[in-house]
Amino acid sequence: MATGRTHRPATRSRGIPEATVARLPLYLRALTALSERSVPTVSSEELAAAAGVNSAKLRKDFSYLGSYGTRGVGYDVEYLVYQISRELGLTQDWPVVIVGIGNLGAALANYGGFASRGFRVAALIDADPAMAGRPVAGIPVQHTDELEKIIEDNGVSIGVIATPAGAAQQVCDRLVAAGVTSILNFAPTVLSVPDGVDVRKVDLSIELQILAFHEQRKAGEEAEAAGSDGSGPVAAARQESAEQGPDGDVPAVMPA
Amino acid sequence: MATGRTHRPATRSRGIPEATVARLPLYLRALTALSERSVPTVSSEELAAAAGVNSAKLRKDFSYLGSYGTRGVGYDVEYLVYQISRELGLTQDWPVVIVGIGNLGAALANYGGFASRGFRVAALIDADPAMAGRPVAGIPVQHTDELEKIIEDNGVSIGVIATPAGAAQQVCDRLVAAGVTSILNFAPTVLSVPDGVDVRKVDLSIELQILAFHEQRKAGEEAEAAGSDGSGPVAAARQESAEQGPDGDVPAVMPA
DNA sequence: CCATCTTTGTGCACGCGTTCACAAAGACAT
DNA sequence: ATGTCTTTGTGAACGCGTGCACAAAGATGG
Repeated sequence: MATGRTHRPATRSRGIPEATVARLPLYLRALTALSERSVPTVSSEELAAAAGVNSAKLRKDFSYLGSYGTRGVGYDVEYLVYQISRELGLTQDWPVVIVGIGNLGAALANYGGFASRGFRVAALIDADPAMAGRPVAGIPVQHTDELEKIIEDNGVSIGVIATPAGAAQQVCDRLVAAGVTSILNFAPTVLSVPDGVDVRKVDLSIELQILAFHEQRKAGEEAEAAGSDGSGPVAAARQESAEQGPDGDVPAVMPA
Repeated sequence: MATGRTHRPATRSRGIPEATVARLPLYLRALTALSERSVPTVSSEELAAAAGVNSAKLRKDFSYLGSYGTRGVGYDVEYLVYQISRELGLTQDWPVVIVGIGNLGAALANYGGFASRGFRVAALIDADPAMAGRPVAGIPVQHTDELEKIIEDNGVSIGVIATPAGAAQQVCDRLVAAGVTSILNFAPTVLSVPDGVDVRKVDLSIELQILAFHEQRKAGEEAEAAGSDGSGPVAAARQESAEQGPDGDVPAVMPA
């Protein structure tokens, strides 16, 4: 998983553990695929394999939602799709705004995954006046000045931030002030929000760095197993890469 | 954090807990910002606030790297930047390939966060012959047929998959066969890989669904606290959103 | 109606991660 | 040199998440 988490710690929402909630979309995806192939029932073992998790974990996850399985048979695919959808709140319509229509914001606007499953892109917002009115993914971009009005008129409670890092906190504050209570943040910054507001973070740079760590470790172990020179390949340079460019800003939108 | 995780469970790599590794990039970012402002030292309390974590946790995290602090003073910013960079393997060059140059792939190619910190986009690969040769972010797109050769010639060990879901596993298999051992997956699928290969997942759709869950819960609690009508606002429809389009495919690349 | 077989639901134990709280260590002033 | 004050580094307790292993439940066949 490539993601950070800025959540109220350990809030077992209505008895459903956070870890379980995070897996429900995974199960739902696998179940939807089965549903399309008209598979009527599925065992915990099969479904777990499809979702890439342990079958006992899956059964325990489902037990938090209630007892929807039949012993000796398995789970009814259609019924489970419905139950999970309902639990996740996907049976209702969620208007979403995307702020910051640079490369990434535009890609998100075009992303099919948003449209499906109850999420609807209600508006695209950018600080660049030149962008205003220009359609992206068939939706005209609106100027930041309209942000509050857009949020209120459309009853938006979920906002996506795809601005450069410098603008993210400002945008976040305005979104929250206007009534947004859930934020998906793609900007490489730590956002601070009042209690009651959820923030989830997607940070490409961080994911790569984590991979690099493990990659380096693999290379080190390998060399150690082979040559076994005390210093290993991790001797490299000493104090030479101190300075580095500013943090990877998202494409370009809004003045900081 | 918006990210899934497909990791070998609880592998404490060289004594450094996985949870700590995931926070190191966060600390590094905060430290880099301090470094640019020429701040010489920082206390665990200050740095923890900047990174949005508990100060005790931060100190324990650093203790896994060694004792780099001075009691009564704090941590030397420059030194810590260097130590963390080295630990994460960012003092060396990591060539990366991006496979699937649709909207998302193109946005990733343009993303500044890749270029900084030792990551270099070595090649862009797409299955569409019409894309071949066309430059994206200044780099010419190459055809999938060249994949193996590109990986080997450039010594690539990290691959980014931004193809539609249907093509992801195939691409993954080819990357792994060619020598890639770390994968960042943006396609909405569970990838299966042999032992020794790390996969990190970034799934926009899943992040939104998790937000929706909490959003729904907030709305439910609110209504319960106010009106307290047994059914609440979560009565809605019953069994009507069973069918749904196929899963949100990433833009478009490669035939499935 | 009974026996057998499959699969769920869960009690239990274990380990990781987080946090508190404090002793040790060093800076700094006198 | 000594005392005070700040801040680190960590011991210990707690809670969450995971996975094993098994009993209960129900289907299925005779």
